[in-house]
Amino acid sequence: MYLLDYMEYHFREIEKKWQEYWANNKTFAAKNNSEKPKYYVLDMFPYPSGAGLHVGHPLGYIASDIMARYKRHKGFNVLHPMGWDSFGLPAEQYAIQTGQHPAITTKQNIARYREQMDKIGFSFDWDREIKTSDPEYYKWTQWVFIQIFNSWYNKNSNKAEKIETLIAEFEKNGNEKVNACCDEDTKSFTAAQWKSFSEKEKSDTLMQYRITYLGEAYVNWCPALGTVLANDEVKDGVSERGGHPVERKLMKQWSMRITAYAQRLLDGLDTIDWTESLKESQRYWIGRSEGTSLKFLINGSMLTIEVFTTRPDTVFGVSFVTLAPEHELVEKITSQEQKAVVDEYVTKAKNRSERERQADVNKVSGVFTGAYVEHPFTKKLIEIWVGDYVLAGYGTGAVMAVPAHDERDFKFATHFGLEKPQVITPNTEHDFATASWDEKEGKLINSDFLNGLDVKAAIKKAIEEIQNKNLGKGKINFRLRDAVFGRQRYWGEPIPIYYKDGIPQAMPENELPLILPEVDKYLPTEDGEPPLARAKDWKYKNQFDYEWTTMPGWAGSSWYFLRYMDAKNSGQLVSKALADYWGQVDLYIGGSEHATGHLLYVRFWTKFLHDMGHINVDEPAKKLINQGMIQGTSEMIYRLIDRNSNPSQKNDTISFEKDLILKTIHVPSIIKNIFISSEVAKKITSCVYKNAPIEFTKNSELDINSYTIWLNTEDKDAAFVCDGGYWYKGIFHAANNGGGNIFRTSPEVEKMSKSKYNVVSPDDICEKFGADTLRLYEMFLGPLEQSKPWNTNGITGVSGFLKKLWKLYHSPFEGGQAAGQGDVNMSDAEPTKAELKTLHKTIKKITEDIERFSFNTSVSNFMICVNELMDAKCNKRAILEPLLVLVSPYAPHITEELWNQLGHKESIAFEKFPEFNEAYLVEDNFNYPVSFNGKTRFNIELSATLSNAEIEKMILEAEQTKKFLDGKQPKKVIVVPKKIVNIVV
RNA sequence: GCGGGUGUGGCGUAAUGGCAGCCGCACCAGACUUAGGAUCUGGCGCUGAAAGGCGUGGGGGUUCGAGUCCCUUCACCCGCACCA
Repeated sequence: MYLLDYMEYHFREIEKKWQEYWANNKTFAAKNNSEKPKYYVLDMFPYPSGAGLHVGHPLGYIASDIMARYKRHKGFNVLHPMGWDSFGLPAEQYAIQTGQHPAITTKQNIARYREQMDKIGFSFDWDREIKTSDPEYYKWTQWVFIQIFNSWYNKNSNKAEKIETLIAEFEKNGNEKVNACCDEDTKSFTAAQWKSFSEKEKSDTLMQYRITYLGEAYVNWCPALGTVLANDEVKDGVSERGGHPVERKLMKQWSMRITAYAQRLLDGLDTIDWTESLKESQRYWIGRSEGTSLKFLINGSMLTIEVFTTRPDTVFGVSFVTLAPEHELVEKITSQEQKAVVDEYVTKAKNRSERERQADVNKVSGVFTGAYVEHPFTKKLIEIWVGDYVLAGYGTGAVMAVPAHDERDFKFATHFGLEKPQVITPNTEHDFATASWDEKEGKLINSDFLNGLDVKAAIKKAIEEIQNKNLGKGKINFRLRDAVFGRQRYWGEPIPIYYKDGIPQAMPENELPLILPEVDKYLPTEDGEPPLARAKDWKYKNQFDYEWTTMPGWAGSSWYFLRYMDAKNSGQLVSKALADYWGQVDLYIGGSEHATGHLLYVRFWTKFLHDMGHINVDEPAKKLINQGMIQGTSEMIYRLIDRNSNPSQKNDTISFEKDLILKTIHVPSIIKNIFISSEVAKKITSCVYKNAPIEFTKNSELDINSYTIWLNTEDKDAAFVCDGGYWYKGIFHAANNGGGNIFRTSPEVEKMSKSKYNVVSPDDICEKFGADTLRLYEMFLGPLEQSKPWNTNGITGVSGFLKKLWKLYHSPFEGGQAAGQGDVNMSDAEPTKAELKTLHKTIKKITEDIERFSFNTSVSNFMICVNELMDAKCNKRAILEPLLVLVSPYAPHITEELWNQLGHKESIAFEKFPEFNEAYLVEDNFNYPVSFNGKTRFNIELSATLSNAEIEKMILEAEQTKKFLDGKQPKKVIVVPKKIVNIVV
């Protein structure tokens, strides 16, 4: 036993040793000055939750770490940092419940995450660690806010500019010539008027132009959380975190004019290598549509209703106009007779929660206002309706309804019996009685000057006419809304604004950070003000109230990739030199759930900072990969609901059919709680199931004893029915008609979560198999992007591979001798041709695999390589040293140890990655598969140097060929050198 | 409904248009062992005694040759959803 000890692979000691070595030597600290080319690989910012990491979290981190380590071997100066998105709702909710300051729980959670990450052996540069809740960090988040506050978007230069340039223009020319992204209701004024404005008026006017502004907007208000939420934080009408109902509410809020960047956010997508689905999500979210505005004069009034339409070609098919319930004209135009119904409808529609509204998408509702507009071309009178299918926030909040050519208008018209004039003849059969024709194809009819044109030409012509007659103009609309930025919460960055005479003022930059004050409770005040209103004596210069809302979770993460470049700079967000050196993130890895939140905001802020000249790049990440989600495998346990309610389970028995035989198990009726093994439960109707903790099951077999101990008191007195009897208090009572005593649970794939008792922690895997095994195994599970359930069934294969790798270096193969320390056994002899071929084949594959992020196939290739070298009893240093470098990005601990044992003093981390040499793969012969009509029949070994004609000749002369030709003449012979020969008969 | 993706052994998966199923798990047989959740050897798509036949969700096409390309259809997963 002792003699064999050198063969043992003691991963616990090895991993601890090298993790300490890397930390003590700062092995992975990125250099800010380097001759080497740079490579920046970043993981999406984790939020340190109280639950700790589960095995799904490291998947992306392992992939990015492999990339980081690989690039170091390839001679790059690698930036691979990690930090914490540490402001956020969960810590605050916990604080509200327990009174514990969120800073304390956050600190504990970060420590736990850090500890877990350290065990996996990531090559992060921890000197650059950042936390968004750290004043040293959020000072710069506040600084960016002030930059955005002090900017306006100039459509002429198509970028953000300093607000001073706008003020100068106002002083010179008023706003007549200003072409800016600003509020819709901005009034025009002259230079003289501007100069006569009061402070307040000037502030209010500028507010309509600032890129972050205080404005009234419909927001997603979540009463349960007591805060507003961004659109991407609302899913199916409820809050993404916690699932609380959300309603629309008009509130004064700090917002970000992200809509100014809509077109650039759209265009930028074509310049970055992100997944198509992610780009599509963003394109859809931005939602660009080209169309025209069109004014309808309200009959008997000077007012007009402006609509936005992408189908001006259908203007002669308009049969009514619909306003959103929130539309400001509704109140003004409603007739006396209709007032009561309209008021009722509007009130009801406004009060409906987002969820109700979404649930009723297919229910048609609306009311007639009693008012009419004139058709702009025919002058015919058209009814004005109110309908909640028209959204207040999109376009103008009003539509011209063309029931024959718009599905939604069709439904509305059908429901209320309104006319559906057809103006397009489709190019295929279509029944206008049952559905609208929405396709942009066909010929125009009944449309005056548009008659005979096809749709595309008609759209063009209609816009021309509308513009000629001054009825409206061509316009591009975006679905993207400005992002609400203020949160009525405590645990976030304070917004660096104070109010002087009701006028919001940005704090001077040199007074930042504005520290988050202490409060007595993390709840709103009695008056409904945000928690920060509770802070005692918290006033700017002791006299001016600060802004009481805080920034949303996405503020800190919208620019963090820049801070890692220069994490300790106290004078600047990032120095220009370092921002230029590190540039873009080369590889960004994270979950697809950030598609329309973080990933849109970070692009927005990056473009803004670029406009202001702080950085040179205008997209944060060149390449982005979404790692798949690792789901959990839950184990469900069945329980009999009420044994007396089911006729078949009476008289102390449980009966079910198995293999066509009715089986009966007697369980005394004194036992009330009965669990049923899954295969039995499936044959009984009266069962419910719940999650059993997975640690009590193995291959879906339940450890009844451990589970019983874990159960609460009442359930401890339970019977566990198997198909051959039942367990009760540790004793098995066999039924007399055979069957087994194994109690099974039923596996089910679902999200990994504490409440489902299916969480697997990486710590457990590291403890049992080691970090290198965890790393390899997570990669081995399948392609990185694919979602998959966690399942440890295959882990022994990977752990066996590492043992075998270890053994390869320690086996006393012939010709070897002790080398370096440990018991490695090496030979300096020339490697054989076969050994070199194995090595170079592997170099080629691994290089290709990493370059295309195919980490799962690498693991297979390592296995093949080690199997071959083991069979060859290879102990050549010239083979085994490069092999370690190949494996080291994947399994860094074992390779460091072996590298060290081979006598090297330095870490393996910066060893040159082996170069592939084609020469070693060249073979003298090739074993040609010979196929007939595409079907392989036999193989024949031929010299690799033969010409196609020679190959064809030799194949046709071969004995087997004659057999398969069976006397027939070959029509054609296809020879693909070193691939295949195909004979067509 | 729209958008994106995935369908290959018992399972996870692999295959620049060129011998489908590499590698691993599970399983079967054997060796070494007091023992095996250790290690090693061999087998393992389905069917068939064998020769062979059949096989990448279904149907069609391009090609000497298709898991791979094209069309069509079905199923499942993810995202979005009254955006005029």
